[in-house]
Amino acid sequence: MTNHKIAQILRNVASAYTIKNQTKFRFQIIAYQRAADAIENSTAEIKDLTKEGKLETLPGVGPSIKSHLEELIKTGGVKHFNWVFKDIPKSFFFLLEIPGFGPKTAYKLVKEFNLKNPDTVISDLKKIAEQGKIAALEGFGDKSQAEIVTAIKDYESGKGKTSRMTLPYAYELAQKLVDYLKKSKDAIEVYPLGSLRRMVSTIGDIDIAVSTKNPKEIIKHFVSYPYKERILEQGEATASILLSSGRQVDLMTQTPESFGSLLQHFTGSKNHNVHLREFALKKNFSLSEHGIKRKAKGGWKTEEIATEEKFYNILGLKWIPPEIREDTGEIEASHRNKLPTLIELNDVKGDLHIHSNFPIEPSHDLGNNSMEEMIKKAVELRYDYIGFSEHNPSVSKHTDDQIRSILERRKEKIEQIKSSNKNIRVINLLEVDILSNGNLSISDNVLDSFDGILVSIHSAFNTNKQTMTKRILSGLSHPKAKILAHPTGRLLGNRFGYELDFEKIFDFCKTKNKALEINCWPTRLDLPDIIVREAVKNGVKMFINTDSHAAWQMDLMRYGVAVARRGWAEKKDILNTLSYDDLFRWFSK
DNA sequence: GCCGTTTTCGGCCCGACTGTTTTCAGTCG
Repeated sequence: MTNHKIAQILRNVASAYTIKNQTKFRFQIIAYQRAADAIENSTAEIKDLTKEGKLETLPGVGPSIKSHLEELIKTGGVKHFNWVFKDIPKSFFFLLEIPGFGPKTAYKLVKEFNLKNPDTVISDLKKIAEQGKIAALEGFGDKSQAEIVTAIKDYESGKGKTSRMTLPYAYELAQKLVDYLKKSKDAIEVYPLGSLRRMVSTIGDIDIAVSTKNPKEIIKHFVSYPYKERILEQGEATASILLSSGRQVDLMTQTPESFGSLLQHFTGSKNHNVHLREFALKKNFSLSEHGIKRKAKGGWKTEEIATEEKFYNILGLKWIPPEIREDTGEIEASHRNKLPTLIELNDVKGDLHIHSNFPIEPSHDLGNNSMEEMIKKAVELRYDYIGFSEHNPSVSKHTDDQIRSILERRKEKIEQIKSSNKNIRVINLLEVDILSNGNLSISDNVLDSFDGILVSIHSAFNTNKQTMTKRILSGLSHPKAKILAHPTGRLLGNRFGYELDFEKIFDFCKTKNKALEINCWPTRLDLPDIIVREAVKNGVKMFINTDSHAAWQMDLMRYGVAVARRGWAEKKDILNTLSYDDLFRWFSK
């Protein structure tokens, strides 16, 4: 059962409570919604957290929801939920999937028109709306009836259900909108915020904030964006549009004097903001995107906040980096002045997962650029060192002697490159497959000439946790094996990673001087941020590598750094922040 | 149902927008 599915079930519980008795269950409704948010946003699978007994680490999951989740994972159902869902037609929950339908609207329509069939409820309702039968109901009218038809049509055509974007894609999309908005003379500052600013590994929709003294003009300009499909909302200070691609873009405006409050509000996460506002309330402050209200004699007094730093400082907090605003302890850490000094892109001194086009005749893909071209790019990035780590030569197509001969030629090439490039150090590495039996795909004796090797899984993913963990530890135990590349094997939007016993892997890395990779490839971003955080807590060292197959891809480093930051990693946790000499010493250990 | 500068009891974020309404309910983020 996926996190998305589990979150949906919890939201259904909240919706069912709303129908049963909104007043009586008011706080249960909030609690279930909050837990659903946390589960939807969690990069760890609930299934795994349940097995590991770590469900309580999710904000909003307490003893009661925890035991319900355990029951759900174990048996596929929950007795208590069945009681909450009793007497509510299944079709009700199907209607909730349509944007704009909340529990009140959905239930009223299901009851009024006796829509009991979950398979046809949506098309049935569309017909009823098209026949003009809804406008007559109390609380509805012509406009809401037309909106129902539009929403269902959007839903049926798959709009809004498009899968989440990779970070670079979302960045490009946001940049186009930022450039467009900046064309308005009334735009003072324009920033993409929301999950994009927090650098979440996948992005749902685009949020943009504009600082302006003339919000009306900005809104007018925004809703005239040439690539919009239609306007979803348009008010005095905010607006939303749907792009032809099915992506939603939300815009918020604020005056320059209060822009700090908007930056804070619109960056989120939602759970971070809720927690921050509860924290503030106890200090007699009330927070919003407009500023900070202070309890004073004769009511509340609002103060405008121009910068985000000031916003946090007034609450007695240090500014919190956007990447860790997920309500996982950052507010408490800030309050105790115990925030981590997160690693920065500038701390990175080299990239050790680089595939050049050297004709190594590999089992997997070869790079597109020469070693010289990759080095040129590394120099541009002001790196101190670069590590070449092509895949090992294909084993099925070569004899041992042929492999040895290819690798010798490659070593000569690297030696030649070393002597002609004095301004950057070159490290001789190789990416080697770990076979399903735990052996490395090429034999021991040819590995001696390398400074180190990266090991990784590229086949036989479908195996259980114990077997895969054993397989990986077996591969990593080779004395030259120093880095486990893209450790979970996940491909975002495509396949889940294989399950691993990370406690064992962490132990092994620490005692045997091995490291885990944070792979920057946009659909990998592997290790996932939540596991990075566990690694940091356990004192396990990591590399951030781009896995570049072309020179331009070395720019993807910032996405891996973002993953590290989201995992609360500091410079000391990441080995490719070391000087060349220190790094080489680590490789020799 | 969750959770903690003080609180293991007694609180629980805040506001924009829309549509159907003469003052508000529902939804969303």
